Amino acid sequence: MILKSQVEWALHCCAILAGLPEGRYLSTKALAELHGLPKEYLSKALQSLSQASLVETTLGPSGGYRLARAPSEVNFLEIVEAVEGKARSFTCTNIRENNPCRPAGYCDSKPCAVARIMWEADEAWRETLRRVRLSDLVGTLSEEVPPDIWRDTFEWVLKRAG
Amino acid sequence: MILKSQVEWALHCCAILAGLPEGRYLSTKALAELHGLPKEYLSKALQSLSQASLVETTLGPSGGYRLARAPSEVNFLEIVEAVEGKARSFTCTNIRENNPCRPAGYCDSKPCAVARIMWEADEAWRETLRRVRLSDLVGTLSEEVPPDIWRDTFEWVLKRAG
DNA sequence: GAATTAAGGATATATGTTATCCGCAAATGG
DNA sequence: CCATTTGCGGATAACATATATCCTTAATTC
Repeated sequence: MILKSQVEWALHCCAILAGLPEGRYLSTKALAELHGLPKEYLSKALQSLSQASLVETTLGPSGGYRLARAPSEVNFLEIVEAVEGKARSFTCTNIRENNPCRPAGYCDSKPCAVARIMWEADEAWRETLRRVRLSDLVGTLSEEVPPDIWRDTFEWVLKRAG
Repeated sequence: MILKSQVEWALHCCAILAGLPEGRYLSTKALAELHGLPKEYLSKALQSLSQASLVETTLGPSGGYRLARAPSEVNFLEIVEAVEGKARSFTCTNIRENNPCRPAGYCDSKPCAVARIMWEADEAWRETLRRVRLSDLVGTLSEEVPPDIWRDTFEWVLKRAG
């Protein structure tokens, strides 16, 4: 059970977009170069963010992506689910129905007890991600990334932002 | 990010083994029939439980599996990790290192901030599973499964338990 | 009008899951 | 001792998904 690498990419890209000045866009090309990622494939992850309305796009030179909302209004789960999908990690195939001792046509009143527990854990995972805002990540990064690297990176970004 | 179906199988099998009288064993064949699962492949899940020392085995006719510990001493996470592995669902590939603005050879003091958040969610998932004991599942099942089905099932099981 | 961009379809490759089959060694019961 | 049954592990195949690339189209900029 491993998350797509696009999840990691999307989160890092959102962190960069969060630092972009109002009204400016950053292209797939720039985001791919900055993170050392395959441009064409990263594009798929960004398209997922676009379909989830987390980012806005514009075409042409100086076009690209920007956040659709303030970083404090975007949480981790939204980004993760945009790329990974909203399906639960545990899928119940109702194998209890195969029990030869069950009367034919018997109908369960509740979902399987095993599934309920697994889904509870899944929800705990989601709730943790829901509680973390994109602005929290940016705050942590601005504290931990050495100031000169932080500055150079955004100079680099601004040079490429339309 | 979807768990192996073997996780579901292992949990249901452990629930059955938990109801087995002291000192008796239940074979792969019986567990596969009871749940309507492919015997050969279910065997792999049971082997995982065996390697994790969650179950004990014995060979020959009337052989099979039994729990290595009391159901109250086994939690969900142990079973899940036995078949799914202990690897975290999020793998950090450290794409921040590809940042062209980083000085060559610069070394990070902490793991990536993105990874730390994703790992925190992963831990919340694990902690939820860690808190649920196998005996809790059996308790829920004994309340929810209709008494006649419950009784018939364990009669069926005992007829096949060595 | 030329260049650049996002979007999406088609396709190829790699990896992982699901599933089956086989041989081996251990245990059972006759 | 012998036939049967069992768990175990290796080998292999079928299938699904993730990863990656290429191409066309339409919109936008300069």
